[in-house]
Amino acid sequence: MPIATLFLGDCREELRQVQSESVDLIVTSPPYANRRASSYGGVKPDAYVGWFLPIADELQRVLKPSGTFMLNIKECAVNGERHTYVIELILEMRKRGWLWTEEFMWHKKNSYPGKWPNRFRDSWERLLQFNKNRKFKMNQEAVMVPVGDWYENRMRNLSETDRVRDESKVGSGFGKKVENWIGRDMVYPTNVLHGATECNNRSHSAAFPYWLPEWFIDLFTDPSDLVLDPFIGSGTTAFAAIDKGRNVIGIEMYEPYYLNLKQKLEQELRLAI
Amino acid sequence: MPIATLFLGDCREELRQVQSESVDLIVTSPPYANRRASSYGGVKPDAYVGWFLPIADELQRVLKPSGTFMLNIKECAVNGERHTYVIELILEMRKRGWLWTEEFMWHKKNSYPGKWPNRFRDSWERLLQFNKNRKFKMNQEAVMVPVGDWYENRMRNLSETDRVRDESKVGSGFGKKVENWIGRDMVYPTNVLHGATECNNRSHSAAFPYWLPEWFIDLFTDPSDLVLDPFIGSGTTAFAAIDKGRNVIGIEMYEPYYLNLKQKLEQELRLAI
DNA sequence: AGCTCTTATGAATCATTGA
DNA sequence: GTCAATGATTCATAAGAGC
Repeated sequence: MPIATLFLGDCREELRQVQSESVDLIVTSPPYANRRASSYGGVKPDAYVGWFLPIADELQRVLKPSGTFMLNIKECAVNGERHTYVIELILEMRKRGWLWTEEFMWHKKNSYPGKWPNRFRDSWERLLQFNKNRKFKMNQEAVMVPVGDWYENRMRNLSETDRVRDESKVGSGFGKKVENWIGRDMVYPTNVLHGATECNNRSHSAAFPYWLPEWFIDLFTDPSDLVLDPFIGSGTTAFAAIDKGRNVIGIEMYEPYYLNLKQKLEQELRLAI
Repeated sequence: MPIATLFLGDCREELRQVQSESVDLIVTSPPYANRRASSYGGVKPDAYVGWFLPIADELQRVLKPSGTFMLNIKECAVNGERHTYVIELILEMRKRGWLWTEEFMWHKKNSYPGKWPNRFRDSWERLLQFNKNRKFKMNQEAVMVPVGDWYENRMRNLSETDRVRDESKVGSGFGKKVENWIGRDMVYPTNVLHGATECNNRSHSAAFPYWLPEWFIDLFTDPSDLVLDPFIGSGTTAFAAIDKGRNVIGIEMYEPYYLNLKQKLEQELRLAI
């Protein structure tokens, strides 16, 4: 039976109650700069790095050495330019010991239309992966995807060159051995995730679709592991974690969100008994 | 009749022959760190920013105030981490007066295969947009796309809140009136581009797929404008520019590429007379 | 002409071995 | 030790051949 723990308060404070090196996966979508002013006070772009770094430090303390921190973030446009707080944050976090392992891209296919004279609709967000060590827990098999349509045609008739390693002819150093693919119906994904944004949530503004934390929970944790979201909001991360049999800690400073989520969690966990 | 000008040599030198504020669009894909060692020497990741900045300075000189610089680039993985030279380059270029207007995303559907313990296949690249001024030439109508799945699915079920202007309930200030889009069959694109990489070029490893410079030429130039690619390589940018009735300047330091492109350009321009 | 099938190959990364 | 070269891993696309 998964355990869900909820804290009401600013995660800069509440994180102190979380034990050091106890968390397997942190996955969160913090308030973006200038957004959600009514509930989070609207961090100014120029102040964003200074605001986030103390939180990043605490997250580093509570994360297991084998753990992963997935940060969903995107810079806003300010005065006709993309702001630099996200890339500055990456550099600062590296100075403080984080490893910037990877940047996944989330392609939001149903972003709302809009028209500006100098830019198009912003249809992607960053999913920054940070780690404490070069070795970390990663269950790649848990997120495999069906092989593409090309496979069936490709495998129907294997040529002779397919059965041996076929070295590239132009010196790229790349070869293939198609025979390895026989019988395979699932392949590994790429670092581009696509899916729609959540667009039916009236009580919380954050567009963190369920499949997104779910995917990283599958990838970076085992059952009974501990997942943390310091900006839990409407609780998407919590429900994904519980559904997957993981324990979860959520922190929320905006009381209406906190109370709403607390009630829904109690209901879900009671029903599951 | 479009004019194509080719220079053989290092663009740090050859760019001096290009007149100040004469170029409407720079679109290029410089050699990535540690890549193309045989033809370009393989710039080391730690030396990349220092190598590129003098080039960026010259590009700033030759670009018109209304012009745009599109830089296709992606960081490599070094020692288990994404290297930071690209984001450092953005910060340094801003210090030197460039505006970082936008970051388009190129989703490469047929990325290199491979399997590693700590990451998936890298399937996207950055397309960084830099400008000299907040006002720049942009022909948004030239790149409109037919409505796709988003339109189909979104329009099928128009909710009541879609029919009236739905002032955001979370203070984001973003309202929407989806009904305005009914009946249109062309919409503006997003900042995510997708398409395959070239994978059939035998004489030299292909840089851009043709549609990529073509798209930015449509978007950021008018007929008879001047397009510059300081790393012209196999000449994709040149052919796209010529086909679109734009003039083009290309620089190439690797003589086999230069000679090959020169011959093909002469052929094409002669045939077109 | 238009379809199906065959084939080459593309900005890759990590572990290991050798200098 | 540091650094460089070598080997192993494996999708999806589009040109071209075949029918």
